Amino acid sequence: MIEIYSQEIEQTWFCVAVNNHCIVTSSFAENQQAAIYKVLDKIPFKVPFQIFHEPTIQAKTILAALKDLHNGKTAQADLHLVTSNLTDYTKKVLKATQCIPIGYVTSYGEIAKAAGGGARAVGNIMASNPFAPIVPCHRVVKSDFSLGGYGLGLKFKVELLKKEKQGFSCTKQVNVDGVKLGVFPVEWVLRNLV
DNA sequence: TGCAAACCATAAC
DNA sequence: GTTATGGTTTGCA
Repeated sequence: MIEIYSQEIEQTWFCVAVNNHCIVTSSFAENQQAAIYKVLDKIPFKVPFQIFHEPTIQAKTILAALKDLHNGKTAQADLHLVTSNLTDYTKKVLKATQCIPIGYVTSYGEIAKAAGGGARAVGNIMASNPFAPIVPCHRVVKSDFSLGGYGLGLKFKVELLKKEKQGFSCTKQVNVDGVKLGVFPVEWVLRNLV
C-alpha cells in the first residue's frame, strides 16, 4: 500500500508517496491539488494507494526535508528512494544528478558524458524526474548556460537556483562512479537572465 | 545569430 | 519491431 501525504510549508505545497518507509515519488507545487496530482501521475500503475490528510510524524520529517532542499539547504533526514521500477540507465542519470553540489549547475551534455547516453536522453529523464526536489534536476541547464526546461514550471527553476546561490566563481569537478563530472557556479546561469 | 542534422533512451503504436 | 518525441548539442553558412 502506497501512502500519500501532503503539507503546506512556507507557501509551497509538498507531496510525497511512501511505501514501507521508502519514497516512491515526491513533488511540490503552488497548491495542494497540483502537488498531489503530480505524485499520483508517477506512482506505479495497479499499486493500491491511499491519500491521507494529516501527515504522520515520519511523513512530516520527509516533507520538512523536501522543504529544506527546496530552500537550497541540505536535507537532514535520511531519504530512501525506491528505484527498483526504473531502468538502470535512469538510475545512473539520477545518481549523477544528485552529485551536483548546492550552488553549482551542470549541463545535459556533461551528465551524458558521465552516465553514458546522449544529452537528449538525459533531458527526457529530467522531464520525468520522480524525485523532485530530492534529485536536483533544476541544477541541469543547457550547455550555453541558458535555462533549458523544467517540468514543474520554469519559474520554480529560477527561484530554486537563486536560493542556492553561494557566491562561487570557479568551475569544479566532482566524482561520479569514478568519472569526473564538470560543474559550474549557478551565478553563470543567473547572470544571463534578463 | 539562425538553421539543420546527429544524438539516444523511452513511450507509444 | 518500428516510429515519434523531447528540459540537447554541434557544425556550418
